[in-house]
Amino acid sequence: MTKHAVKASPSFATREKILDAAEILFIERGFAATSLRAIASKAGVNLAATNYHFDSKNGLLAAVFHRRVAPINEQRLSELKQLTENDPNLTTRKILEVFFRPFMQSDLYAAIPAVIGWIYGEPEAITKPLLESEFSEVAGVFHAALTAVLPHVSSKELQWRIHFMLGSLVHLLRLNSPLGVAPSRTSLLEGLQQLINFSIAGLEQTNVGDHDD
Amino acid sequence: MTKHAVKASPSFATREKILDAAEILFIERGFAATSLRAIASKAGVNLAATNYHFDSKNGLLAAVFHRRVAPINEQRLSELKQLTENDPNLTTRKILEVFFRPFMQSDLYAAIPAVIGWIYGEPEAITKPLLESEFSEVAGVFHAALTAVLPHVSSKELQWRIHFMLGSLVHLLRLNSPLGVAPSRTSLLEGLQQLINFSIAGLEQTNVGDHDD
DNA sequence: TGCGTTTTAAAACGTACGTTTGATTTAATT
DNA sequence: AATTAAATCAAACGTACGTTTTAAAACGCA
Repeated sequence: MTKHAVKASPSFATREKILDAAEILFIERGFAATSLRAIASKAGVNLAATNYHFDSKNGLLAAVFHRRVAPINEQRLSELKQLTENDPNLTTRKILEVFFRPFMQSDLYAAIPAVIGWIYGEPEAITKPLLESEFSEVAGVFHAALTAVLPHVSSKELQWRIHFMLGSLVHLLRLNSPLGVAPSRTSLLEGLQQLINFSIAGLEQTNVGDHDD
Repeated sequence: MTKHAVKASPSFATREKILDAAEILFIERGFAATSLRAIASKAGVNLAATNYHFDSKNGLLAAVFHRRVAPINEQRLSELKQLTENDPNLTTRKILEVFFRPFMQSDLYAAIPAVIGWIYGEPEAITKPLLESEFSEVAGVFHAALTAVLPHVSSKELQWRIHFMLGSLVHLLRLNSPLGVAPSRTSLLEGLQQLINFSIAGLEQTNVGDHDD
């Protein structure tokens, strides 16, 4: 397969090197504890290049996050659309598999799990605008899809259950987060399978008669 | 009820004021982004008092965390011991209720949810030793108790499910975390009830026949 | 080749940080 | 009341931070 020679702007390589270095250090140390000097040093570029390409440290943060999150959300939206349009009998499992699939294909997006896990650890003042702008659309669409397959669950109840599912996901991604230290790919895949089963049980809650004493 | 007049050491009030201020600021801004100057200022004490009483910023971190976590773990251990010794037919629900009870009584320990939620957001390099020293005993005891009521679930499977339950808990606590901005107590209680049901379903997974297509 | 723009580079800007010092005040003990 | 220890204080330590400045180099295009 002959790749189109990407007509890289001369600065493209520098931009990417900064993003790669920043991503790793943010995950390892957190945003506030990571200096632009450490990033520039790890990237092998001049310190001033960080502000030249991203305006500020916060601009770099947004770029690091967006680079990883945008493609997985596009994939999720397109796959879910195809599913709801073509599959006559949806299930909770099918919807969840679409939602979690980007994390299972992370040979394509190797750093995604770590980035997602990391950003959820940062203080609200930093994450709130980012999470809102990146995830609000996906959140709405998947909530609607799950409502369709769980019509007997109230909207409020469903919100709680989705909230717990997301918490489990973030916890799983954080467990596998140390990027430079080889995130165990197999344990992530195993965890995602476990998480799907755990989440289906929690979302549907077909248990009965547990409340005896 | 006549309180015994606590013969407070002269520095006791200062220590507590520092812990209170640090706790709030750590939760709001994170550890790295919070300066000792901001803490001293909010506490109304001299800057040098922070290092005098806690040796270093890391020492203060450990003290903030330990102050909240130690009593809830003592309570959990003692209640679980009483339960396993006296109740002939344990259930998953009873065990989880003991585990989550400290968060439901947080009129006693008002800041606990926010502190737990906050610490799980910090980078591993900071949290790892703290979590290990504070939680390892409780983790082992509750894992054993759940093994007893779920004998058909393998130890590895159970570890995953407990992991997801803890992730859901942390996510819930973080949702309610902004301490100074009045954490909604009722929504926390409601969330904990939802979490118990979600976790029971996930731990037991009595669902069947979901895997059709 | 030459010109205008984009990108890199070195150095310094002012500010804020965690920590330490040494003197002073407060409390407890004799 | 005298002596010792504990606690507070103002001030400064050296270091590291995000950002800006100014100039040189690399590039795209005529």
